[in-house]
Amino acid sequence: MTVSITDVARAAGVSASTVSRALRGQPGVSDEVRAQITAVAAQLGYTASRSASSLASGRTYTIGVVVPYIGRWFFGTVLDAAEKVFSAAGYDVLLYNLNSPEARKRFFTKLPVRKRVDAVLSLLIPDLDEESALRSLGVPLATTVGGPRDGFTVVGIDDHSGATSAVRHLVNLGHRRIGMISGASEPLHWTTPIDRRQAYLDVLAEAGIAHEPALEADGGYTVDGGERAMTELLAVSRPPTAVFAQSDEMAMGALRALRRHRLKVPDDVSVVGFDDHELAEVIGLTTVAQPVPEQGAEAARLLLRRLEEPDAEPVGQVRMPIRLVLRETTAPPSPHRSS
Amino acid sequence: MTVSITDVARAAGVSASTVSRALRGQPGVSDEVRAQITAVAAQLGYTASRSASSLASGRTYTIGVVVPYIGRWFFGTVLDAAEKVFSAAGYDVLLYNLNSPEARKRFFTKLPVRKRVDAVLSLLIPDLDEESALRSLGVPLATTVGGPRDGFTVVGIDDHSGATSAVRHLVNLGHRRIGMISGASEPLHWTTPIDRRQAYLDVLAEAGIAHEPALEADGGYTVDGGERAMTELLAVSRPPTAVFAQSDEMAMGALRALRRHRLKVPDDVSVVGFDDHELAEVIGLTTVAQPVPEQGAEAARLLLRRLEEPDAEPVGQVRMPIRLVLRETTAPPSPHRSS
DNA sequence: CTGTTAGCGCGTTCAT
DNA sequence: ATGAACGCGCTAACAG
Repeated sequence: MTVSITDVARAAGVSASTVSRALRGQPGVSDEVRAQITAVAAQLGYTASRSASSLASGRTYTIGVVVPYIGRWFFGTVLDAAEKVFSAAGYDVLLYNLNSPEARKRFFTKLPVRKRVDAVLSLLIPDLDEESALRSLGVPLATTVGGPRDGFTVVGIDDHSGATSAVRHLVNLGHRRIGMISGASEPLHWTTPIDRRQAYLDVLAEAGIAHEPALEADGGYTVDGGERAMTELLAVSRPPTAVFAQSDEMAMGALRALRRHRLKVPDDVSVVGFDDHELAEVIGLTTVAQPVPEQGAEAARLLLRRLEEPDAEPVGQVRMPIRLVLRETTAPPSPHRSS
Repeated sequence: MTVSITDVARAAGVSASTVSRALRGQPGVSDEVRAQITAVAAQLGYTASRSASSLASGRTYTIGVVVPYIGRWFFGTVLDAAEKVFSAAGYDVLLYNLNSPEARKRFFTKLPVRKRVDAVLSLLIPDLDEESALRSLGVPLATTVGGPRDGFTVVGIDDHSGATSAVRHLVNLGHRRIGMISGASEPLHWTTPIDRRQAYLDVLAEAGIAHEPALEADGGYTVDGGERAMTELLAVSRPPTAVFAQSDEMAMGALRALRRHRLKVPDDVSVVGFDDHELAEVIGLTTVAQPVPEQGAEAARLLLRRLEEPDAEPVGQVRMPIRLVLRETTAPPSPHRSS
């Protein structure tokens, strides 16, 4: 039925070991024999069984990638870029989509990647237990978000400085009542929302603006959540004239809420997002751009390097550049609304 | 180092086969022995090596999923839903992201899934050669787009009727000059753009409107392409008063082009999309909604059923319902512009 | 109900 | 440069 290495060996008139060596480009095979074997293998449509070869060699040539939710643009884009790097290097990708607490728990207790992968790239932030579960795999690890963590190569951005530039932009335009839509509800070990919030607080303080807790609302990193959060912010006694959303998706939700309230953007309310989502430009959203595919690609490359050069000192953390992109959702506050 | 089945067997004072049987829930093991083995295995942190077990059993408990481009919302969403079904059933997902001609070619010539998966779900439309390459794997196959194909379970929508409702909507509003932004440039075996275009032609004919080739433009299924296509359509001598975009992403590009031309939507030009993209509602885009995650989940379920009941007659094709969602980008043509 | 015996298909010695 | 023998960790068939 399926053609095995001995079939090729027989057809080529050599031994199985020679076929193995020839096909993997190892030395110790004469050029003519190698060419012959390659031809026979191609003709028979032979592919080595990954199961058998990894059982024999210990190498799986497979990378486990853990994602919190593929459907979200950010993760899809990172994954896309990372997969490209892995597959170009001859590695397969085993995908684990942990978008529910059950899926997440099942993954970390059963650890189906054990003995199945050469390395793990996690796009979700593991908590302390999950972190040590991953470490117990004994393979190189990488993450694309959050702060530095033991044993992991972390590729990310400087959230604080990104958020700083967003909020400062609003301050510079003359806004004094600046709201924030955050996404802090989730795991505690995720520093991103914390850093971005801290930047918000820091810029307000630096501008001499008193912080009002009522101007903060949680949008849970979704469009719908952003809409709800904006609605909340519009319900306070003196609503903000500008809003910093910690993600573009929440910013888009905010825009929808504003439209429903018949408020003009940016005339009545300015909005800044974070990410530079693929559709941010379509909408004309001012935002903080981060290099999303680049982060995935870089994390993948660093992981592969750790596999290829096990003895080299692993890279602990990489910070990618961010930049503010000015578009059409921010403007100075209109005179009759500013304080 | 890593704990194997014999370690567990020794620690539990039984043979390896008993451990194997006990852990896989097979009959022929007394309850007490099974409980004992389970406990020992848990304590040792034992997980069976997938490589070894699939080599021995022939089953891999892995599904290969082929995607043209994960970053695109549609595919990300389908994949998300499918993965959920697979992992809940105890299957792992091997992901192949074929977003470049080279990646695609490499995949279909080397077929890295050979002997590695129990089934394949392809979200891209294979051409005839690719189709037979997949069939040569000898495993159940499924697709989530396109027409029926031999040996594949196809889960999709009725593209013709979806597009019909979109174009008819424009006709009913009173439009006579209706443009189309298509995405036909890619593989020939993909029936979606063909069906949607045919519907466009049919509705025009049925309404007694002459077809003008100049009112069709290619948007390549991307936002940028949609923008270029719309720009082309605006450059013809008598531009359309309404446009049917074959995907929401192209419709969004069209909206951007219209805004750059200072044209009002829907006052000057109406736009209908196709898909009901996550952000379509944010933008207020009128569109044809298709059940995206449902298609992925259903395809996954049908594939698993074929694995579990190999003798049952496989389902050939499933058509999911579509519906027109009216929002804010369509309206009757304004008097001074309509013909 | 349990243990023994054989492979699954390859990579890897060690000879030659 | 090539082949023979062994083992990776597990499951399956056969005994008992």
